[in-house]
Amino acid sequence: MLRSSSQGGSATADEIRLAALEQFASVGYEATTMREIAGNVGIKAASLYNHFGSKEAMLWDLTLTALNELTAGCEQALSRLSADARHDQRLAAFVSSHVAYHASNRNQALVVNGQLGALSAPHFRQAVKLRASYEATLRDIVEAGVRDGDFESPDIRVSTYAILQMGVAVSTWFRPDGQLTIEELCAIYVQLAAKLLAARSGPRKRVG
Amino acid sequence: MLRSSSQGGSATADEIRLAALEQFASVGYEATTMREIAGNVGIKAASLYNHFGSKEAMLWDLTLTALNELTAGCEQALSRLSADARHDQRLAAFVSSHVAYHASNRNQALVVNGQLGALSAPHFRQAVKLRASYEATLRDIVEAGVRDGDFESPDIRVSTYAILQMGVAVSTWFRPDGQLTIEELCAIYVQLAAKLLAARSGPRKRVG
DNA sequence: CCGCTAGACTAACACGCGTTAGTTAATCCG
DNA sequence: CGGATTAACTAACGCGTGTTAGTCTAGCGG
Repeated sequence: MLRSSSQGGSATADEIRLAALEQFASVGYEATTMREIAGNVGIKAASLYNHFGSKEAMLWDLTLTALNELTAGCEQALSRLSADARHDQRLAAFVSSHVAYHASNRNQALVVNGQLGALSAPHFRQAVKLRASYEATLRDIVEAGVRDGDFESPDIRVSTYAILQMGVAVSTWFRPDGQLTIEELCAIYVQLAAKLLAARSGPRKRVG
Repeated sequence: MLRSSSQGGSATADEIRLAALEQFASVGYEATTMREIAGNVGIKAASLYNHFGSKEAMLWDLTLTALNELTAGCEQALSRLSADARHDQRLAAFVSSHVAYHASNRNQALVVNGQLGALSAPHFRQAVKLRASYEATLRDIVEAGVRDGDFESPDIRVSTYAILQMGVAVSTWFRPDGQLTIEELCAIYVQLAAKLLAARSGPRKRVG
Protein backbone atom coordinates (compact mmCIF):
# COMPACT_ATOMS: atom_id res chain seq x y z
CA MET A 1 0.00 0.00 0.00
CA LEU A 2 1.08 3.49 -0.75
CA ARG A 3 1.96 5.23 2.47
CA SER A 4 0.10 8.46 2.67
CA SER A 5 1.34 11.49 4.53
CA SER A 6 -2.13 12.35 5.75
CA GLN A 7 -2.77 11.90 9.43
CA GLY A 8 -5.10 9.50 11.16
CA GLY A 9 -8.03 10.20 13.43
CA SER A 10 -8.11 6.86 15.24
CA ALA A 11 -7.79 6.35 18.98
CA THR A 12 -4.26 5.06 18.45
CA ALA A 13 -3.38 8.21 16.56
CA ASP A 14 -4.51 10.21 19.56
CA GLU A 15 -2.41 8.11 21.91
CA ILE A 16 0.54 8.78 19.64
CA ARG A 17 -0.20 12.49 19.71
CA LEU A 18 -0.23 12.45 23.48
CA ALA A 19 3.02 10.51 23.78
CA ALA A 20 4.80 12.60 21.18
CA LEU A 21 3.61 15.82 22.77
CA GLU A 22 4.90 14.81 26.18
CA GLN A 23 8.28 13.83 24.80
CA PHE A 24 8.68 16.87 22.55
CA ALA A 25 7.75 19.13 25.45
CA SER A 26 10.02 17.55 28.02
CA VAL A 27 13.21 16.78 26.06
CA GLY A 28 12.66 18.50 22.71
CA TYR A 29 11.94 17.30 19.19
CA GLU A 30 15.49 16.40 18.19
CA ALA A 31 16.15 14.48 21.39
CA THR A 32 12.98 12.44 20.96
CA THR A 33 13.20 9.16 19.07
CA MET A 34 10.43 7.39 17.23
CA ARG A 35 11.20 4.28 19.30
CA GLU A 36 10.55 6.21 22.52
CA ILE A 37 7.22 7.56 21.32
CA ALA A 38 6.18 4.10 20.15
CA GLY A 39 7.31 2.55 23.44
CA ASN A 40 5.15 4.94 25.44
CA VAL A 41 2.16 3.98 23.33
CA GLY A 42 2.93 0.28 23.58
CA ILE A 43 3.71 -0.38 19.95
CA LYS A 44 6.83 -0.58 17.75
CA ALA A 45 8.34 2.35 15.91
CA ALA A 46 7.41 1.11 12.45
CA SER A 47 3.73 1.09 13.42
CA LEU A 48 3.78 4.84 13.93
CA TYR A 49 3.93 5.15 10.16
CA ASN A 50 0.43 3.67 9.90
CA HIS A 51 -0.79 6.93 11.47
CA PHE A 52 1.70 9.66 10.58
CA GLY A 53 3.80 10.08 7.49
CA SER A 54 6.92 11.15 9.33
CA LYS A 55 8.28 12.47 12.59
CA GLU A 56 7.98 16.01 11.34
CA ALA A 57 4.33 15.38 10.42
CA MET A 58 3.65 14.62 14.09
CA LEU A 59 5.24 17.88 15.20
CA TRP A 60 3.31 19.80 12.57
CA ASP A 61 0.04 18.15 13.57
CA LEU A 62 0.60 19.09 17.20
CA THR A 63 1.80 22.60 16.39
CA LEU A 64 -1.13 23.43 14.16
CA THR A 65 -3.68 22.09 16.62
CA ALA A 66 -2.11 24.06 19.44
CA LEU A 67 -1.98 27.32 17.53
CA ASN A 68 -5.55 26.90 16.34
CA GLU A 69 -6.85 26.19 19.83
CA LEU A 70 -4.97 29.14 21.26
CA THR A 71 -6.39 31.47 18.64
CA ALA A 72 -9.89 30.01 18.93
CA GLY A 73 -9.93 30.43 22.71
CA CYS A 74 -8.92 34.04 22.41
CA GLU A 75 -11.48 34.82 19.70
CA GLN A 76 -14.20 33.13 21.67
CA ALA A 77 -13.36 35.12 24.78
CA LEU A 78 -13.41 38.38 22.87
CA SER A 79 -16.63 37.54 21.08
CA ARG A 80 -18.38 37.06 24.40
CA LEU A 81 -17.93 40.76 25.09
CA SER A 82 -20.46 43.29 23.94
CA ALA A 83 -19.39 45.24 20.89
CA ASP A 84 -18.79 48.41 22.88
CA ALA A 85 -16.82 46.77 25.66
CA ARG A 86 -14.18 48.96 27.31
CA HIS A 87 -10.51 48.48 26.47
CA ASP A 88 -9.74 47.10 29.90
CA GLN A 89 -12.45 44.49 29.43
CA ARG A 90 -10.98 43.42 26.12
CA LEU A 91 -7.54 43.27 27.69
CA ALA A 92 -8.85 41.18 30.56
CA ALA A 93 -10.57 38.78 28.17
CA PHE A 94 -7.44 38.29 26.12
CA VAL A 95 -5.09 37.87 29.07
CA SER A 96 -7.43 35.51 30.84
CA SER A 97 -7.80 33.23 27.84
CA HIS A 98 -4.06 33.47 27.13
CA VAL A 99 -3.07 32.46 30.64
CA ALA A 100 -5.76 29.81 30.91
CA TYR A 101 -4.45 28.15 27.76
CA HIS A 102 -0.86 28.20 28.90
CA ALA A 103 -1.78 26.78 32.29
CA SER A 104 -4.15 24.11 30.95
CA ASN A 105 -2.05 23.06 27.96
CA ARG A 106 1.49 23.30 29.20
CA ASN A 107 2.95 20.73 26.85
CA GLN A 108 1.32 22.23 23.78
CA ALA A 109 2.58 25.64 24.81
CA LEU A 110 6.10 24.38 25.41
CA VAL A 111 6.20 22.81 21.97
CA VAL A 112 4.83 25.88 20.22
CA ASN A 113 7.26 28.13 22.05
CA GLY A 114 10.36 25.98 21.90
CA GLN A 115 10.23 23.52 19.01
CA LEU A 116 9.02 25.63 16.08
CA GLY A 117 12.55 25.68 14.70
CA ALA A 118 12.45 21.94 14.15
CA LEU A 119 9.69 22.27 11.57
CA SER A 120 10.41 22.21 7.86
CA ALA A 121 10.84 25.67 6.38
CA PRO A 122 7.32 25.95 4.88
CA HIS A 123 5.62 24.71 8.04
CA PHE A 124 7.81 27.00 10.11
CA ARG A 125 6.78 30.00 8.07
CA GLN A 126 3.11 29.12 8.40
CA ALA A 127 3.42 28.68 12.17
CA VAL A 128 5.17 32.00 12.55
CA LYS A 129 2.45 33.67 10.55
CA LEU A 130 -0.26 32.20 12.76
CA ARG A 131 1.54 33.24 15.91
CA ALA A 132 2.10 36.72 14.57
CA SER A 133 -1.61 37.18 13.89
CA TYR A 134 -2.39 36.02 17.42
CA GLU A 135 0.08 38.53 18.82
CA ALA A 136 -1.41 41.25 16.63
CA THR A 137 -4.75 40.71 18.34
CA LEU A 138 -3.27 41.82 21.64
CA ARG A 139 -1.27 44.62 20.08
CA ASP A 140 -4.46 46.03 18.58
CA ILE A 141 -6.14 46.03 21.97
CA VAL A 142 -3.18 47.80 23.56
CA GLU A 143 -2.94 50.28 20.71
CA ALA A 144 -6.62 51.19 20.83
CA GLY A 145 -6.50 51.61 24.60
CA VAL A 146 -3.50 53.90 24.39
CA ARG A 147 -5.10 55.92 21.61
CA ASP A 148 -8.20 56.52 23.74
CA GLY A 149 -6.18 57.34 26.84
CA ASP A 150 -7.39 54.33 28.83
CA PHE A 151 -3.91 52.81 28.74
CA GLU A 152 -0.49 54.36 28.98
CA SER A 153 2.66 52.68 27.76
CA PRO A 154 6.26 53.74 27.11
CA ASP A 155 6.28 51.46 24.04
CA ILE A 156 3.31 49.58 22.63
CA ARG A 157 5.26 46.82 20.96
CA VAL A 158 7.39 46.15 24.02
CA SER A 159 4.40 46.19 26.34
CA THR A 160 2.60 43.73 24.08
CA TYR A 161 5.54 41.33 24.11
CA ALA A 162 5.86 41.73 27.87
CA ILE A 163 2.24 40.77 28.50
CA LEU A 164 2.36 37.88 26.06
CA GLN A 165 5.59 36.54 27.45
CA MET A 166 4.69 36.69 31.11
CA GLY A 167 1.71 34.54 30.22
CA VAL A 168 3.74 32.14 28.13
CA ALA A 169 6.08 31.59 31.06
CA VAL A 170 3.20 30.12 33.02
CA SER A 171 3.63 26.94 30.99
CA THR A 172 7.13 26.49 32.39
CA TRP A 173 6.37 26.66 36.10
CA PHE A 174 2.66 26.17 36.72
CA ARG A 175 1.59 22.89 38.30
CA PRO A 176 -2.12 22.07 38.54
CA ASP A 177 -1.59 20.51 41.98
CA GLY A 178 0.15 23.64 43.29
CA GLN A 179 -1.20 26.44 45.45
CA LEU A 180 -3.01 28.36 42.72
CA THR A 181 -6.03 27.34 40.71
CA ILE A 182 -6.16 28.32 37.08
CA GLU A 183 -8.92 30.82 37.84
CA GLU A 184 -6.82 32.53 40.51
CA LEU A 185 -3.88 32.57 38.16
CA CYS A 186 -5.89 34.23 35.41
CA ALA A 187 -7.17 36.83 37.83
CA ILE A 188 -3.62 37.63 38.95
CA TYR A 189 -2.39 38.09 35.39
CA VAL A 190 -5.37 40.22 34.47
CA GLN A 191 -4.43 42.50 37.36
CA LEU A 192 -0.77 42.55 36.37
CA ALA A 193 -1.56 43.41 32.76
CA ALA A 194 -3.95 46.13 33.84
CA LYS A 195 -1.33 47.67 36.11
CA LEU A 196 1.27 47.43 33.38
CA LEU A 197 -0.90 49.51 31.08
CA ALA A 198 -2.50 51.72 33.74
CA ALA A 199 -2.89 55.38 32.82
CA ARG A 200 -1.68 57.78 35.49
CA SER A 201 -5.12 59.37 35.89
CA GLY A 202 -7.13 56.17 35.74
CA PRO A 203 -9.33 55.12 32.79
CA ARG A 204 -11.30 57.86 31.04
CA LYS A 205 -15.03 57.97 30.78
CA ARG A 206 -16.38 56.73 27.48
CA VAL A 207 -17.66 59.44 25.17
CA GLY A 208 -20.61 57.25 24.15
CA MET B 1 36.07 37.73 31.67
CA LEU B 2 36.17 34.78 33.99
CA ARG B 3 37.21 31.52 32.42
CA SER B 4 34.62 29.28 33.94
CA SER B 5 35.82 25.76 33.44
CA SER B 6 38.86 23.58 33.13
CA GLN B 7 38.67 23.74 29.36
CA GLY B 8 41.02 25.52 26.98
CA GLY B 9 41.79 29.22 27.02
CA SER B 10 43.40 29.57 23.61
CA ALA B 11 42.17 31.80 20.80
CA THR B 12 40.93 28.73 18.94
CA ALA B 13 38.99 27.64 21.99
CA ASP B 14 37.26 31.01 21.98
CA GLU B 15 36.43 30.69 18.30
CA ILE B 16 34.93 27.31 19.07
CA ARG B 17 32.91 28.81 21.92
CA LEU B 18 31.55 31.45 19.58
CA ALA B 19 30.63 28.99 16.85
CA ALA B 20 29.05 26.51 19.26
CA LEU B 21 27.10 29.26 20.99
CA GLU B 22 25.66 30.51 17.73
CA GLN B 23 24.65 27.04 16.64
CA PHE B 24 23.22 25.99 20.01
CA ALA B 25 21.23 29.22 20.16
CA SER B 26 19.85 29.08 16.65
CA VAL B 27 19.04 25.39 16.13
CA GLY B 28 19.48 23.85 19.58
CA TYR B 29 22.07 21.57 21.16
CA GLU B 30 20.74 18.27 19.83
CA ALA B 31 20.38 19.57 16.29
CA THR B 32 23.96 20.86 16.28
CA THR B 33 26.70 18.54 15.04
CA MET B 34 30.35 18.65 15.96
CA ARG B 35 31.15 18.77 12.24
CA GLU B 36 29.10 21.95 11.86
CA ILE B 37 30.80 23.67 14.75
CA ALA B 38 34.19 22.67 13.43
CA GLY B 39 33.28 23.79 9.92
CA ASN B 40 32.32 27.26 11.14
CA VAL B 41 35.69 27.54 12.85
CA GLY B 42 37.56 26.24 9.82
CA ILE B 43 38.87 23.00 11.31
CA LYS B 44 37.83 19.34 11.39
CA ALA B 45 35.55 17.81 14.00
CA ALA B 46 38.28 15.71 15.59
CA SER B 47 40.30 18.83 16.34
CA LEU B 48 37.59 20.13 18.64
CA TYR B 49 38.69 17.49 21.11
CA ASN B 50 42.03 19.25 21.54
CA HIS B 51 40.06 22.01 23.29
CA PHE B 52 36.97 20.45 24.83
CA GLY B 53 36.50 16.99 26.26
CA SER B 54 33.09 16.45 24.70
CA LYS B 55 30.12 18.18 23.14
CA GLU B 56 28.43 18.42 26.51
CA ALA B 57 31.55 20.06 27.95
CA MET B 58 31.12 22.87 25.43
CA LEU B 59 27.52 23.42 26.45
CA TRP B 60 28.48 23.36 30.11
CA ASP B 61 31.31 25.82 29.55
CA LEU B 62 28.95 28.23 27.79
CA THR B 63 26.16 27.77 30.30
CA LEU B 64 28.34 28.36 33.33
CA THR B 65 29.97 31.43 31.84
CA ALA B 66 26.58 32.89 30.92
CA LEU B 67 25.05 32.27 34.34
CA ASN B 68 28.10 33.71 36.09
CA GLU B 69 28.10 36.82 33.95
CA LEU B 70 24.39 37.34 34.45
CA THR B 71 24.74 37.05 38.21
CA ALA B 72 27.84 39.20 38.31
CA GLY B 73 26.18 41.98 36.34
CA CYS B 74 23.24 42.03 38.68
CA GLU B 75 25.38 42.02 41.82
CA GLN B 76 27.54 44.78 40.45
CA ALA B 77 24.51 46.91 39.64
CA LEU B 78 23.08 46.43 43.12
CA SER B 79 26.41 47.09 44.81
CA ARG B 80 26.61 50.48 43.11
CA LEU B 81 23.60 51.59 45.14
CA SER B 82 23.99 53.10 48.56
CA ALA B 83 23.15 50.75 51.40
CA ASP B 84 19.89 52.56 52.18
CA ALA B 85 18.65 52.76 48.59
CA ARG B 86 14.89 52.73 48.16
CA HIS B 87 13.14 49.59 46.97
CA ASP B 88 12.29 51.12 43.62
CA GLN B 89 15.95 51.93 43.08
CA ARG B 90 16.95 48.36 43.81
CA LEU B 91 14.23 47.13 41.46
CA ALA B 92 15.40 49.49 38.74
CA ALA B 93 19.00 48.36 39.14
CA PHE B 94 18.06 44.70 38.87
CA VAL B 95 15.73 45.09 35.92
CA SER B 96 18.15 47.30 34.05
CA SER B 97 21.03 44.86 34.39
CA HIS B 98 18.71 41.94 33.62
CA VAL B 99 17.43 43.49 30.40
CA ALA B 100 20.84 44.79 29.37
CA TYR B 101 22.27 41.29 29.64
CA HIS B 102 19.48 39.70 27.64
CA ALA B 103 19.76 42.33 24.93
CA SER B 104 23.57 42.29 24.75
CA ASN B 105 24.02 38.54 25.03
CA ARG B 106 21.11 37.11 23.14
CA ASN B 107 22.74 33.83 22.21
CA GLN B 108 23.96 33.15 25.72
CA ALA B 109 20.50 33.90 27.05
CA LEU B 110 18.83 31.65 24.50
CA VAL B 111 21.10 28.77 25.44
CA VAL B 112 20.60 29.25 29.18
CA ASN B 113 16.85 29.48 28.75
CA GLY B 114 16.35 26.76 26.19
CA GLN B 115 19.12 24.20 26.27
CA LEU B 116 19.61 23.48 29.97
CA GLY B 117 17.80 20.18 29.57
CA ALA B 118 20.56 18.90 27.30
CA LEU B 119 23.11 19.03 30.13
CA SER B 120 24.06 15.95 32.07
CA ALA B 121 22.04 15.50 35.25
CA PRO B 122 24.71 16.88 37.64
CA HIS B 123 25.43 19.90 35.47
CA PHE B 124 21.72 20.47 35.03
CA ARG B 125 21.18 20.50 38.78
CA GLN B 126 24.00 22.95 39.27
CA ALA B 127 22.68 25.27 36.57
CA VAL B 128 19.18 25.22 38.02
CA LYS B 129 20.60 26.06 41.42
CA LEU B 130 22.50 29.04 40.02
CA ARG B 131 19.46 30.31 38.19
CA ALA B 132 17.28 29.87 41.25
CA SER B 133 19.61 31.98 43.33
CA TYR B 134 19.57 34.67 40.68
CA GLU B 135 15.78 34.64 40.68
CA ALA B 136 15.76 34.79 44.46
CA THR B 137 17.63 38.09 44.28
CA LEU B 138 14.69 39.69 42.52
CA ARG B 139 12.12 37.96 44.69
CA ASP B 140 13.82 39.40 47.78
CA ILE B 141 13.63 42.89 46.34
CA VAL B 142 9.94 42.48 45.52
CA GLU B 143 9.21 40.95 48.91
CA ALA B 144 10.93 43.72 50.83
CA GLY B 145 9.18 46.38 48.80
CA VAL B 146 5.78 44.81 49.42
CA ARG B 147 6.52 44.45 53.14
CA ASP B 148 7.32 48.16 53.41
CA GLY B 149 4.31 49.20 51.34
CA ASP B 150 6.35 50.62 48.48
CA PHE B 151 5.14 47.86 46.18
CA GLU B 152 1.80 46.14 45.83
CA SER B 153 1.34 42.76 44.21
CA PRO B 154 -1.43 40.19 44.03
CA ASP B 155 1.20 37.44 44.29
CA ILE B 156 4.90 37.96 44.93
CA ARG B 157 6.11 34.79 43.26
CA VAL B 158 4.04 35.34 40.14
CA SER B 159 5.08 38.98 39.88
CA THR B 160 8.72 37.96 40.18
CA TYR B 161 8.40 35.42 37.39
CA ALA B 162 6.54 37.95 35.28
CA ILE B 163 9.28 40.55 35.57
CA LEU B 164 12.03 38.02 34.96
CA GLN B 165 10.31 36.52 31.99
CA MET B 166 9.43 39.71 30.21
CA GLY B 167 13.13 40.53 30.35
CA VAL B 168 14.19 37.09 29.17
CA ALA B 169 11.95 37.45 26.13
CA VAL B 170 14.07 40.37 25.00
CA SER B 171 16.66 37.86 23.83
CA THR B 172 14.17 36.40 21.36
CA TRP B 173 13.17 39.55 19.51
CA PHE B 174 15.65 42.34 20.16
CA ARG B 175 17.95 43.31 17.29
CA PRO B 176 20.79 45.76 17.95
CA ASP B 177 20.19 47.41 14.58
CA GLY B 178 16.52 47.97 15.34
CA GLN B 179 14.72 51.09 16.50
CA LEU B 180 15.62 50.89 20.17
CA THR B 181 19.00 51.22 21.81
CA ILE B 182 19.78 49.00 24.76
CA GLU B 183 19.63 52.01 27.06
CA GLU B 184 16.14 52.92 25.86
CA LEU B 185 15.08 49.32 26.23
CA CYS B 186 16.31 49.14 29.81
CA ALA B 187 14.50 52.36 30.64
CA ILE B 188 11.25 50.99 29.21
CA TYR B 189 11.47 47.78 31.21
CA VAL B 190 12.33 49.66 34.38
CA GLN B 191 9.12 51.65 33.89
CA LEU B 192 7.09 48.53 33.16
CA ALA B 193 8.38 46.73 36.24
CA ALA B 194 7.72 49.78 38.39
CA LYS B 195 4.15 50.01 37.12
CA LEU B 196 3.64 46.31 37.64
CA LEU B 197 4.53 46.67 41.30
CA ALA B 198 3.10 50.14 41.85
CA ALA B 199 1.27 50.71 45.11
CA ARG B 200 -2.10 52.39 44.74
CA SER B 201 -1.05 55.35 46.88
CA GLY B 202 2.43 55.76 45.47
CA PRO B 203 5.63 54.88 47.34
CA ARG B 204 5.77 55.63 51.05
CA LYS B 205 8.22 57.98 52.63
CA ARG B 206 11.16 56.23 54.22
CA VAL B 207 11.18 56.17 58.02
CA GLY B 208 14.96 55.97 58.32
C1' DC C 1 -18.11 -17.95 5.63
C1' DC C 2 -14.77 -15.63 3.10
C1' DG C 3 -11.95 -12.07 1.44
C1' DC C 4 -10.39 -7.49 2.42
C1' DT C 5 -8.37 -4.17 5.01
C1' DA C 6 -6.33 -1.87 9.05
C1' DG C 7 -2.80 -2.07 11.82
C1' DA C 8 0.36 -4.54 14.30
C1' DC C 9 4.81 -7.08 13.77
C1' DT C 10 10.11 -8.40 12.45
C1' DA C 11 14.05 -7.29 9.89
C1' DA C 12 16.90 -4.43 7.79
C1' DC C 13 19.00 -0.46 5.35
C1' DA C 14 21.50 3.69 4.61
C1' DC C 15 23.23 7.28 6.89
C1' DG C 16 25.05 10.52 10.20
C1' DC C 17 26.36 10.90 14.85
C1' DG C 18 30.02 11.61 18.75
C1' DT C 19 34.20 10.00 19.54
C1' DT C 20 39.01 7.67 19.31
C1' DA C 21 43.51 6.34 17.32
C1' DG C 22 47.42 7.33 15.11
C1' DT C 23 50.15 10.60 12.45
C1' DT C 24 52.30 14.88 11.02
C1' DA C 25 53.66 19.68 10.83
C1' DA C 26 54.67 23.81 13.38
C1' DT C 27 56.11 26.25 17.55
C1' DC C 28 58.11 26.94 22.04
C1' DC C 29 61.92 26.56 25.40
C1' DG C 30 66.37 25.13 27.43
C1' DC D 1 69.83 23.53 17.64
C1' DG D 2 66.96 19.74 19.18
C1' DG D 3 63.58 17.55 21.95
C1' DA D 4 58.98 18.27 23.62
C1' DT D 5 54.60 19.98 23.22
C1' DT D 6 50.57 21.72 20.76
C1' DA D 7 47.17 21.26 17.64
C1' DA D 8 45.95 20.22 13.26
C1' DC D 9 44.96 16.22 10.10
C1' DT D 10 42.93 11.43 8.02
C1' DA D 11 40.58 7.32 8.89
C1' DA D 12 37.57 4.71 11.06
C1' DC D 13 34.55 2.55 14.60
C1' DG D 14 30.31 1.44 16.86
C1' DC D 15 26.00 2.80 17.50
C1' DG D 16 21.43 4.82 17.07
C1' DT D 17 18.58 7.23 13.92
C1' DG D 18 14.36 7.80 10.76
C1' DT D 19 12.41 5.11 7.62
C1' DT D 20 10.97 1.16 4.38
C1' DA D 21 9.69 -3.58 2.96
C1' DG D 22 7.30 -7.41 3.66
C1' DT D 23 4.51 -10.46 6.67
C1' DC D 24 0.89 -11.90 9.74
C1' DT D 25 -3.50 -11.66 12.18
C1' DA D 26 -7.87 -10.01 14.04
C1' DG D 27 -12.24 -8.12 12.80
C1' DC D 28 -15.84 -6.51 9.75
C1' DG D 29 -19.04 -6.16 5.66
C1' DG D 30 -21.35 -8.71 1.86
